[in-house]
Amino acid sequence: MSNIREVARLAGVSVATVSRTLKSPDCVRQATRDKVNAAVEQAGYRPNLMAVQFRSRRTANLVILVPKIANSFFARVISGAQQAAQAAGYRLLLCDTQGREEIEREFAELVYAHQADGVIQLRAFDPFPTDREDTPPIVNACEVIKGGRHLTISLDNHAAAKAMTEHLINLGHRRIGLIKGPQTSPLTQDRVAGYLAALDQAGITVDPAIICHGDFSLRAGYEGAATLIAMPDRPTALFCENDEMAIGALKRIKESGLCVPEDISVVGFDDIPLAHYCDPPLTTIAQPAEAFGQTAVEMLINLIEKKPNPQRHVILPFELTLRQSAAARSAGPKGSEKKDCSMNTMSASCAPTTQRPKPAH
Amino acid sequence: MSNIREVARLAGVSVATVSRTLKSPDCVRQATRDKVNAAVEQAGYRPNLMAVQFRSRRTANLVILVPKIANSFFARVISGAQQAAQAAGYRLLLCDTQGREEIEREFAELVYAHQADGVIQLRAFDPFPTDREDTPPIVNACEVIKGGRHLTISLDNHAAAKAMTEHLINLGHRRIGLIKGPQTSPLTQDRVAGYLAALDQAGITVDPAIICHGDFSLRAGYEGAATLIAMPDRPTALFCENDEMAIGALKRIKESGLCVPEDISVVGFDDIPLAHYCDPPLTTIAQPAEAFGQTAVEMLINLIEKKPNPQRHVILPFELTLRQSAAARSAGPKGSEKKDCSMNTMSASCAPTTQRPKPAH
DNA sequence: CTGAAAGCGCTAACAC
DNA sequence: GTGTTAGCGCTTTCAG
Repeated sequence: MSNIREVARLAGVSVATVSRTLKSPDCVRQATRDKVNAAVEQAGYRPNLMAVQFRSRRTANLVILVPKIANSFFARVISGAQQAAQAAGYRLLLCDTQGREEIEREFAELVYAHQADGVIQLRAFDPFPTDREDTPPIVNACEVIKGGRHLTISLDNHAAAKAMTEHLINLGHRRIGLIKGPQTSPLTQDRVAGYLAALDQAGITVDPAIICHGDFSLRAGYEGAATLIAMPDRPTALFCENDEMAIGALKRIKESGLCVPEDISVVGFDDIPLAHYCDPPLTTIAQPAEAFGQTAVEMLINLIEKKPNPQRHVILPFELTLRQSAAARSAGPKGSEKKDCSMNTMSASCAPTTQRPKPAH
Repeated sequence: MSNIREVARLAGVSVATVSRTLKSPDCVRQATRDKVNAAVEQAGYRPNLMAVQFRSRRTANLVILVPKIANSFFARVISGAQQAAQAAGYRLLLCDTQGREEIEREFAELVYAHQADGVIQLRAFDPFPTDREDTPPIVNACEVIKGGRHLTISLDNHAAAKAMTEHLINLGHRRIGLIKGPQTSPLTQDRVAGYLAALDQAGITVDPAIICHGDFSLRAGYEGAATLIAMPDRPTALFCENDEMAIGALKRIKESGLCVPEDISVVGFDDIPLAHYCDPPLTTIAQPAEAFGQTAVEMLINLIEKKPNPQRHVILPFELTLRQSAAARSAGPKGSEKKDCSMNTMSASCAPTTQRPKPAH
């Protein structure tokens, strides 16, 4: 591999001139530049980035810690992050952490090892020692640490869950089941709180029996629904804290011979592409997934390059996206006599009805 | 940030000894090692990876080029790759290329720039100049270049599509629609060829009118199905070249009031997690997605470290996974009179029936 | 076993 | 504008 000295020799100039031609061409005379560029071409020269980075103490790498890349929401976040990084001349070091702290710490430490300039963490865990005052550049997006010290990009999960629950209440539901996300996640906690707040506001007594644990997996939704519909006094609506669980629940409910939304309404959270296409199409909360990634990258780069960030805590907007899986509580008896619900999807439209309940703040 | 000299001073040894203690401890006396380790601790020393890599001309980074990370199949591949990379002490530089060649080239060139040791390409495009004999370490997985010069990990897409088509033929179908993937993809071409081969073998004349273009998106399946079911002599079965399109097709078919599989069987390819959970559960071809990523990383590392690879072209096994979306062609008239199909899913089982049609070769 | 010393390829003062 | 030169932090001969 040719190096800068080789090019300098070929061009009949010094290595400094070659370096300058590449980094700050304005400081070099046109004629010299041409000579250098010709030599670069001739030698097939490519700057050794390891050397450049080593010397200039800047890697242009960003570590991104994602709990589970196979999750379609996170896949969209990463896609947005990658686009923004590329646009700004940065690269993404991806780590699928499975939510394991030791792996998160290990990758975050690449910053200490001068292998990356900053970290994006998509989970509510601080991978840096909390006893030290200053940390390397880090941005916390999606699931954010409560009262954390880092920049954050998040959704108002409380407001979103409250809006969704209110929507169900407005449809006449009073017995609304909930399938939660992982217990320890602040995101889950906020959504639960929003759900409770809406019930409370409507004067509905909370029944802990219809609140199930889940983990955002299809299976958890399936199993949560199994429990709920087996109850003698089963809920007339079911709020799943993400779309995967809602889809799992749909399957279980249909297997039992009940109809959605006639017998039971089901709603989700995230608006994954499939929410459109499942049967019936899912009423859910749309999140700007790509914008999480994009904003996180932009804020992190500002941090790294010591440019100001307009706000330390960005809240992205959500949209209550109304489709066919939630409907007004049926007036009739809610017994389980079989009826023909096969035409549920006849009215399905490809264009979702959306409404934005509140602006971002 | 402390450096090796600082540690050497603290330990009262030379920098060489510190370096050796870290890299090849066997060459250092125990007592000296202890001194050094204590000094490392005391100084909070972390080797500057930029310097290490610069000096030793090895980055432990692998570039992975993925056409679309939001695709759940690729997300699983990456997940497998990440695990394998981590286990081997390598890191993954992720690039979502959107299938754009200039971006693929740009990232692949990070190898020339000593920013990565090798490349994994998940698309049938050679990002390196083809006129040069030797290329940097690269492995081509999932969608592989025909007669390419690189190591490959692939599925026998021809055999898989043939097996699936034969399955439909065995169920009594003779008019089998096809929704293809992107025209230019070899993967699509192989699957089409497998489909044609099965029809030919069964003595069924191919009707080009029931072969639709698609692009692996939900929407393409939806639209392809719309075209096919509008035909006066519509197919009794529909083979979609991936699961997303099959799910899109399911939606359109159900909207039209037809039942799956009673009126029309629908099958997919990939076995994404949702294939289990859609309605009806999808008969499909299971691919070992994580194994693609894992194998690609392992072979690439062998290439980089100049260890032998047992085979240059690895073929991973597929499984025909039978669920409820495909059934024997109904004997009755295939008119479109409405009937109750709402109980389709009653018989759905969570445990798929799988069969392996042939061993990997 | 350990130390001295020569760079890896590049950038950035500092001279000219 | 351009050249000279001193390192960045580390590994790795080569001596001892």
